Amino acid sequence: MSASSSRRPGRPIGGQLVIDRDHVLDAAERVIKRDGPGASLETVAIEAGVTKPIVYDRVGGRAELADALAERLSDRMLEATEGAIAGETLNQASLCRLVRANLLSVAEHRKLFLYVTGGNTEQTAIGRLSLAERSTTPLAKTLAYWRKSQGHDPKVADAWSFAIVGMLQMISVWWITQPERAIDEVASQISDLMWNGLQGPRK
Amino acid sequence: MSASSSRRPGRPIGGQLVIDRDHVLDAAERVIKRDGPGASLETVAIEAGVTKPIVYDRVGGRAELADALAERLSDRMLEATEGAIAGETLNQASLCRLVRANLLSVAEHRKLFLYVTGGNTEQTAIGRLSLAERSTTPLAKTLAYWRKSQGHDPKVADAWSFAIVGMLQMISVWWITQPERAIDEVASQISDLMWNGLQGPRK
DNA sequence: GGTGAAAGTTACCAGCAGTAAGAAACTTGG
DNA sequence: CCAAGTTTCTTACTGCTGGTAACTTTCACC
Repeated sequence: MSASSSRRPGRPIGGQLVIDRDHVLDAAERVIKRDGPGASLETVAIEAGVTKPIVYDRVGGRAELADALAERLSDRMLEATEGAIAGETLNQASLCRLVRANLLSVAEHRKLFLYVTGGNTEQTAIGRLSLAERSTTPLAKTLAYWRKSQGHDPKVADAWSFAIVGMLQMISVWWITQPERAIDEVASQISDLMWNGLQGPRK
Repeated sequence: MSASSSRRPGRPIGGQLVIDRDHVLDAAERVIKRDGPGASLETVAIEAGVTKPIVYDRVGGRAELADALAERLSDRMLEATEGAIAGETLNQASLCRLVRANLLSVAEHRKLFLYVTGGNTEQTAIGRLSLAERSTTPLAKTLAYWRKSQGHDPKVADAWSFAIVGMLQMISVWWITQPERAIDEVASQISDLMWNGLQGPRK
């Protein structure tokens, strides 16, 4: 699949080769899926059939790569989890399906998830937050709306959405290292905790 | 503070220099506090007044260093948070103080926290989990006991404690990047979510 | 056809984790 | 008292990675 060093230097011969940003990101995902997190940019470049400077031109350095992959992953996970509740109104059962879908999604993209949430050197915090934010922003909106509709203060939505995303992330990385743990049990337990928490105080 | 390259090779002249494991770890903390996460082992060695192989002899490689620092940090944070509730019975107010103490503790050890939770290359997941586990293990015990005393199923304790730790970690890293956010408000909101979640379903 | 922009690759640098080999002091056996 | 071995450290290296400068080839336009 990966072009060896057959290509000569200089501009390629027929127009431009269509190795755009998305091709590089696809290659990066394949490499991470194969080699695990800690995959090098060099390897990504080889897998994409180009050389390192192209990767830098298309997506940027390691931090930007992680950010771009985070965007893709969070989009995919949002889609999966939204499909799980399927427009249904928020209740405990749908919440449980959401948590379950989240766990399955993480398991499916296991190494990519670890690459994205894990360490890119230096400003890991920014990276992790930027991934989280892509999930929290819509979640916060939903939460605020829902809280208002229940006659509660919607101001908690920001903090709560980060808390929920953090909870899900930690549970995910915990669960994927505990293969014997039944997914339905974990999903049910976590959705219990979340649902009761979201409900607010028993009057 | 850091010994320059004045020391000659070979065994030092009066017995052995007392640069034990704890001295190296202390130096590592100083370096991380100064240079941020991503501090190199070389720098740690210089700060400790020794050279790299000594660091490898005393604490091991980068993963082991992160692990050792995680142990120290989690011990310190446990102490701080336990001091916040001070043996009082678990209720919403004490829970709020606990969250608040957690936030303050993270802010105090800001960069060390980022170093420990953030990226050491490769097996970040293991590292993060091992830090989390040092918090979840006692927490799970407390939770199980508390649930039983309330007549509920204590089986949820494992999953819930990981969820809570994940929630706290994410909220912490979010909060320390949002300096304008009032700590008391965040702590109150999060403890609300947690407390109501822990309480279980309104009958 | 010549000139500049476009699109690549090669070749390099600096920094880091981790390790092998060597040097000085202390210890022990004869 | 001295030689061999042990301890304790430094120097010097390897291999790899992120990132960049410089060079090479083709295209497009006048």
